[in-house]
Amino acid sequence: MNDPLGEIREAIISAVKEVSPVPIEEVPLSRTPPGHEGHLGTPIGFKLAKKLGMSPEEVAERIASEMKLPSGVKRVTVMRGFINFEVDRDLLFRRVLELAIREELGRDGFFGRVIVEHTSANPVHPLHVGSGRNAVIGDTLARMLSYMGFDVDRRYLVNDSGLQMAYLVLGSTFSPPAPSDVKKDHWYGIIYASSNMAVMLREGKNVEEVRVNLEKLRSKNRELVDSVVEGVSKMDDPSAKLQELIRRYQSGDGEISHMFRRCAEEVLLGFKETLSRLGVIHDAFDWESDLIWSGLVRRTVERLSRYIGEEEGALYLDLHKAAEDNDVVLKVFGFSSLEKFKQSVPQKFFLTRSDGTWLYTATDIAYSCYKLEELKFDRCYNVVGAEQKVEQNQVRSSIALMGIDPDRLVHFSYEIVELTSGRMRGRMGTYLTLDELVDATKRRVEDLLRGRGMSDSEISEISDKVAVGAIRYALLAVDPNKVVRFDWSRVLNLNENSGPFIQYSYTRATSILRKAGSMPTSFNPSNLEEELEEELIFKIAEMPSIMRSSVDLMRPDMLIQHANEMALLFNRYYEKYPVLKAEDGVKEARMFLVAAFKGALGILMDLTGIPRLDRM
RNA sequence: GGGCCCGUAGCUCAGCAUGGACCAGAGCGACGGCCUUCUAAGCCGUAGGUCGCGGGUUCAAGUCCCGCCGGGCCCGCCA
Repeated sequence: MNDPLGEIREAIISAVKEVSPVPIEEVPLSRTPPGHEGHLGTPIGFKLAKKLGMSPEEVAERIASEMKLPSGVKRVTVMRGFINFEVDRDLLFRRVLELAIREELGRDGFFGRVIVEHTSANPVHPLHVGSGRNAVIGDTLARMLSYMGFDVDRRYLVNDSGLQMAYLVLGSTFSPPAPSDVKKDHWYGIIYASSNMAVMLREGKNVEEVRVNLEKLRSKNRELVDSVVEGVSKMDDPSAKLQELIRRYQSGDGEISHMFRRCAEEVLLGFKETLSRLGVIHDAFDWESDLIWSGLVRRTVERLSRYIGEEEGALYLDLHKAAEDNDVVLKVFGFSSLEKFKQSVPQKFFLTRSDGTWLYTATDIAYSCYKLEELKFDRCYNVVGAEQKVEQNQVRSSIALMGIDPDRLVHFSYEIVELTSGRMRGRMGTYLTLDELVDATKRRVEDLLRGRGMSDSEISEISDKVAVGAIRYALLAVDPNKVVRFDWSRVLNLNENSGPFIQYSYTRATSILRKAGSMPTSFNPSNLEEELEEELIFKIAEMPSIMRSSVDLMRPDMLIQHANEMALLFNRYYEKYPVLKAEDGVKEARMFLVAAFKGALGILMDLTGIPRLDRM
């Protein structure tokens, strides 16, 4: 890996091997605080002191004396339990800057083939801000893996064979034809919510809430809402009709298939348009119905027949029974005792309904086999909401029972985005769409840009990029394990700690280099004497290890955090030290630093999908 | 009832993976400064914290362990 600090880590690891019987895998390596010797330090002595029965100082001394001096390091000193490294500025700085300028920092060779399955929203209503979080997290993960040397396929599972789609198809039979100028995902979203709420009303569920939300929905398109609600409420038994639709679709009924596919395809077209606005693309769309029609789902489930039971015609998988036979199930769920497992995990999950139609978990198991066995990918990341953790583990258990290593299927879990008005619900039509978010953000940026002497087309182009940067930043900046409470003022914040702040910093670097005309051919790192310069270089040098952690811990927000810190440092540097007006020698060195910063930040922007731009 | 996640300035969040250089950091908001000098979407400064509470482990705990409290999610023939 192109990691300028990698050699130091390696040196510590191999020195530890000489001293300690237990090897270590990871080394904490951080900047020494002001007033201490050296540039980088590791508290390794403290870590091993107890294990080795020595004092921290003694451990550190012994490791330090065993260590082969890594290139790029001038001196190794021991301070209590810390081992500190004084780097060879000339060598290390040059290495860091060159890697950054070439934009190779953290890049690596071929590791294997992986799938990132993300977004995969049911094609029944427009993508909302929550789906947006999924999309940008998945897309960022894919970008990171690809940069780090994996062959990545971005796939979308189209859930077109379930109850949600049936609601949409049912509703659409009562809908007037869609005007050609409306975006179909938005159109169908109204139908879907109307259809759902009409059924809820008939069944007397959540009546008050439904009335309120139905009224709100009417403000979008009264005629459409009313015709769907009226049509559904006049039916004898809408639930039976929904069941019938699913049954006929899954069995491949021609007329019904046409209806399902047409709705789903039109909605997906809208999805693709929305996603492409945010720079999100997929390599493949896999249809749940194709998995069913091809017989793959049936064949896959047959492989689990030992653990399958039946209840009123519905098939289920007995996980407790499976766990008794094979403790891989326990491992998947993270339990060590069978007893505790049985207490905490539901005994069974259903694969089919009583009428024989497949449920999502069954198709998902088949899809997992398809990805790992037929397409032969080494690993598959499923970017799926945290609330589906149990389902994901059911799937992982199932493939494990078929002899597939469950660790090849990774649940990349993320939490929901909540509006101030509460949780978004597609079936109630209470969501903020991604399109609305992009539009509003773009308008906000355009307002800011007017009166700066730019052409309309320039304003439009820049505001597109800034809006995307702002949105992707806002959705990525929070630990995926945390619920995001959506806040307009935060997304529309174009100041520090935002996408535009990163972009602004990038344009400043670009601007310096543009004004300079051409890059000097060489520079002398010893002309980079300022504390801020050193800080910035180390911040850049840390990028490869941040990238690794970000992938390993499934924390794309770490990239955002790092980009923000880099921009913060660069802006301070920019204000304090002139580049083009610096004296000879210093000027060239600073230009290299600026170019390196631009390259390094550019890498992080590419990875997080915050668009690069030269002017703003 | 069981399982998982979250709890750090008024607000939004980092820091917890790998305990150590942290007398706890950003941003927003508030207040006060800085545009004849590479883009002020910026920079500098001030104010603001019993790291939910209580135990424990440790030379050392925001970080690890246990218990509790508060919030969220899951425990569907939904996805």
